[in-house]
Amino acid sequence: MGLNTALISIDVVAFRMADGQLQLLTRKLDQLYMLPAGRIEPQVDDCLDDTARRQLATLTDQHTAYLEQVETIGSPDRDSRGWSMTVVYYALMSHEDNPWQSDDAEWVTISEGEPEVLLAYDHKRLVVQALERLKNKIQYSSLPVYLLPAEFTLSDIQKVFETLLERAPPMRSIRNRFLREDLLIDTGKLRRGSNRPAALYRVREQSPTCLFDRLYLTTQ
Amino acid sequence: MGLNTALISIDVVAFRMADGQLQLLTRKLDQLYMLPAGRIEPQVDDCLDDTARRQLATLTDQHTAYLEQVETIGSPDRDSRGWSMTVVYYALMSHEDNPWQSDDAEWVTISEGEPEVLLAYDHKRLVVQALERLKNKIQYSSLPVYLLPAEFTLSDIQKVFETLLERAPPMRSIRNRFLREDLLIDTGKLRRGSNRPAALYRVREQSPTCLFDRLYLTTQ
DNA sequence: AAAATAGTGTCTTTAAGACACTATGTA
DNA sequence: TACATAGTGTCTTAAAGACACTATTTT
Repeated sequence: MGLNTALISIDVVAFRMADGQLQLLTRKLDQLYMLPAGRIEPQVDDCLDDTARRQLATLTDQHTAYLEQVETIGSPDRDSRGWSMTVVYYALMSHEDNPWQSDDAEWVTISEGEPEVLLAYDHKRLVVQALERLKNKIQYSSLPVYLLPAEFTLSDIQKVFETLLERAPPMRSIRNRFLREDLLIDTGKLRRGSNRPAALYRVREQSPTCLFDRLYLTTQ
Repeated sequence: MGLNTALISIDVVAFRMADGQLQLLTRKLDQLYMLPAGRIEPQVDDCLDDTARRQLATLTDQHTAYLEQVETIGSPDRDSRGWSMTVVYYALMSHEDNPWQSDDAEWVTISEGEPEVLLAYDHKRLVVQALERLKNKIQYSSLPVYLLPAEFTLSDIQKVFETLLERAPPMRSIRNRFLREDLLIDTGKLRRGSNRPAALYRVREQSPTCLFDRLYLTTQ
């Protein structure tokens, strides 16, 4: 006797930042945009995280810097075939230049809290829920760094806040918080522009996601 | 086509405080202690919360003051019949004197973070996970009040911390935090003992769970 | 009066916020 | 030199923590 997974799916809301915009990974099939989603494969998956990562892997081989379960929802109305349930995940990755991507993969911009295209099924709702969690959690954790490339400046962290919340804590506060713990390593390199160069940092290897003991007030 | 729920269960970790101890609601069958758990009933349940509440209702008619999903786990090893998954909830209720209780319902004391009896299956692990979440969340929310009776004193809140974390924030801090927002109402009544009477408060009707913007430091 | 717990006053500490200031690059 | 952005110094603010003090009851 096995698990009938017909009406259980694992849906993944994968975010990245590109050109100061928040984007969402979708699969586009016949003009229909949907989240990467699928069923548990008992032969392959050892846990639900595995299933989630497998969904992402069908669309891109980009590294998922952070993966977290949001919530499991179930109801009689989600699917016309009857009661169905979904385990919703969100994933954070950085914008890489030339990762492999499936032909039907498409990054959709999120503006003002909503994806710019119509999503199939109740996927918009799942995105909104995941985004809610993300917007909340960046305010007391090191999550912002998982939306950035391997090397980044402290202003990049500030930009993550601006993009997601429309306002950011002052640089003073970001610097104090992120440089206090030894969470980041100064690479010694600089990013140059038409101004004073900025120090490039990277996350210390194997440093776990850091949880701070306060929220920023300026972003409330 | 319906949902085969054979290997999906909803498990509930229900906590209460009794005599300064944290207790866990179990079902005892043939000397075996287990969590209230069961399957989705598509005809009856409109969402997973409904399923969770239904599990509790089979054991007691006590009011569940707070219910929250912890995590959904799945793996090939949990059940000898194959891949199975569980949506884990935790519930908070107050210790009432004479609620209806099923014959097989039994409240088990949790000491030093573990239930005092052996639990069936992987239920001990689920309890530990739920407790982890609870211990964390009381430090930045109004959750402690949901483990207390309808009317309680501010020292009762402190006792919740002591019971769950072995240390508590100073009364000064608890008073400042819980009385700042208008979360509590002074009932005007007093609890008398062999000492100065303490003011009894109750939670303002329909006041949502309150999230504060800092953690206590003394409980870290 | 003694014991016990409730509750206040007030100073310290910590980390965030405001904001002016300096630093270092490019055009 | 003007500009733009990076980064610092330092004072203020908000809420927690420490701790001594007062308050109110029972025995």
